[in-house]
Amino acid sequence: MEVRLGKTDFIEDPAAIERELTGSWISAVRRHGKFVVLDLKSGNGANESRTLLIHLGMTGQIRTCPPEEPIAPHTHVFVSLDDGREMRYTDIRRFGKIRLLEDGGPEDTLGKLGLDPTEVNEKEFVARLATRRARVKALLLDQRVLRGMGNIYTDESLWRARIHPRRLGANISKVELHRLYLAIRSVLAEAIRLRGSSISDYVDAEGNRGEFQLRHRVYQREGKECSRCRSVIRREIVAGRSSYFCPRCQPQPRKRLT
DNA sequence: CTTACGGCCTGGGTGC
DNA sequence: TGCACCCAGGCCGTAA
Repeated sequence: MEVRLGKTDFIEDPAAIERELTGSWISAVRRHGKFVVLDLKSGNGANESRTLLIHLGMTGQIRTCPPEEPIAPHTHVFVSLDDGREMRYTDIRRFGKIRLLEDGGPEDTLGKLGLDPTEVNEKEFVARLATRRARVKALLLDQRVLRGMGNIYTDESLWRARIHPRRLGANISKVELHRLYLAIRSVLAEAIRLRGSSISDYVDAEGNRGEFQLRHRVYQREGKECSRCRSVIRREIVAGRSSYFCPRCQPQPRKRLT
């Protein structure tokens, strides 16, 4: 691989990226929570393990294309691959992050993350929430509790499970937690199958838009009817985030905490 | 320790 | 035409 960089203020150590990627191979591409993980193998046969972490933030895109393809605005990383294609990182807002982990270095970024919601079993899931007095919305967004959930899938899951985002973890019944567990798994499975939610400009590595936004029941649907009960969808700030919910399907917790 | 909250980063969209 | 403002996700500092 060969690397060219544009703006680098979202890259932890740009010099290290240039140095370590050049001449290396990508031996695997994985996902860990919201991180795209590229496992690197050096071309000279040395055996040190280096890993490239890419967080797309809100507007980050990783694409591969022929090198002669016109360069989209806000493209800041160009990697020439040995098969002739070019891998490009584009990020309008630069809320994304790129970081190189060297050889067993401090693995704090990934090590602090919670369980993968697509793999966690119900018992572990319940244990993670039922002992907490924070709002369920904050807990689901907390990457140390579960890794990978963002605002969209949190709201959609809470709607499916009929749980108000302001409920406290410890106040949610086992029956409700069971519903939430199933809701999260079904929402994520469906969203992955439909290649994600293209609200503004999200695309996958081939440039395809996702289609899960067509299935959103609450997210960005303030003022529209709930498809289950016809009440009007509301938006409130919960845990510092816009939160969309149905006030009838997802009843307010008794205690008012504003 | 846990929880809540405000501020910061950036730039497209919106509304005046 | 210009411009102030909002908002997004993650993270950090601070306070209770």
